[in-house]
Amino acid sequence: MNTDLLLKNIAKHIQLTPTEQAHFIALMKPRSLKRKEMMLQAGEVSRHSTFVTKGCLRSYTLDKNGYEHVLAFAPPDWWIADMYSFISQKPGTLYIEAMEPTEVLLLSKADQQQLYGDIPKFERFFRIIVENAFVSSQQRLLDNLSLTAQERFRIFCEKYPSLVTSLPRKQIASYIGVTPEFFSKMMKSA
Amino acid sequence: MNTDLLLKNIAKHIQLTPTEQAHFIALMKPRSLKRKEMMLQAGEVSRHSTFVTKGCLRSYTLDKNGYEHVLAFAPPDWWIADMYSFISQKPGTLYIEAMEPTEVLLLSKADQQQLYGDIPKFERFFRIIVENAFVSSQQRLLDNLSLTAQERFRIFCEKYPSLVTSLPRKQIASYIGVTPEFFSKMMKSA
DNA sequence: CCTTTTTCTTAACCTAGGTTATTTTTTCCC
DNA sequence: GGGAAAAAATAACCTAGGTTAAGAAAAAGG
Repeated sequence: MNTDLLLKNIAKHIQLTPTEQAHFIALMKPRSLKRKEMMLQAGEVSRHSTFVTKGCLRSYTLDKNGYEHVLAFAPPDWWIADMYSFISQKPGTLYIEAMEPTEVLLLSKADQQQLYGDIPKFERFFRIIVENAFVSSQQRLLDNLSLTAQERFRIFCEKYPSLVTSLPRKQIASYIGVTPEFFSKMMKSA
Repeated sequence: MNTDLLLKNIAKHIQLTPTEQAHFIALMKPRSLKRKEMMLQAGEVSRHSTFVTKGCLRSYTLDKNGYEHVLAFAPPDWWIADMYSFISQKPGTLYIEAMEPTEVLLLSKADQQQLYGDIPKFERFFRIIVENAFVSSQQRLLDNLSLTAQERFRIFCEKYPSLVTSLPRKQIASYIGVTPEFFSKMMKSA
């Protein structure tokens, strides 16, 4: 169970005592996923915050024509959830799937809430995490409104250099909002 | 100074004692804006969280062709900021403008930080606010990736019924991601 | 190492939405 | 209330990106 990565991730924003670290780590439950294994399906309630230690997850929706739209990738050192479902505890709309053999650490909703009360620093930690996620989401929205597919791809390359080489192109195409066919056309002419 | 609306906004997520309420209210500075007056320009540092009590603000960017892209509307009872600039205290990319005579209450970055330490409930409050904003932003992103302009407009109407009638159509067009000309064409055929 | 599945490419054709330009309507504000 | 400014409508034409279909290349996984 790779808790080093997790503790370093936390230490970027808050400082924990050894006791607090131990208490926190005791709450995290490890899980391994095979390639293509689903962590969460649309219609289910998201009951955990998920921290990735190895491999890669992706979250996506299915539209009414059955096409997938990638919302997020989660390589090691990232947190992921169906945030809507997690905070409301109602059935969500996202699928979360392992793109390769993946290892995660899970924190249950109940334990996370408890942690907020017991150690307020964790409320700060997750506030900061969500603030950053919100800023990224807004920036991506503006990029989708104002840039061409070509430019969005360039930004993707800058932001996730390691994913560009390791992920199937069709997944990147979906993330930046074009079809694999158009993505292919675009790559030829650039 | 309309602090009732603000206190009710806060009370949706946390419970404050009368003393805490008074302490908090003392930190809020009122400001009035005329129609078209700018609260924030791209390149400036966003130094406050802004709560709208009357009128309406909008945030937008300018792209390299000089076109505006509306990121958010803030009618009464909403919080708004250039979140990137506010959390990093670096120059931002957003313009925030009053669409009509508007009244706001400002909370400085320093006071907000102080408040997190003094009354941890406020850290909870802003965590929850940002979580909800993040969920909305992600949903809007997915809508932009998977729906037609027509469908995005329908969703806008459901979500902001009061804005549909009060805002200029070109602003709504910008928010849903189309030109005013196309918006006009779309409205004729529907 | 071989078979199955998935991914990638190509190409012809199509469409949602953009661009440019002009006119009409509405709103602002003195 | 009236002149200026902003918003809205219309129309002809344009293009980024989508669709369909089919074959080629690459991985996955036994």
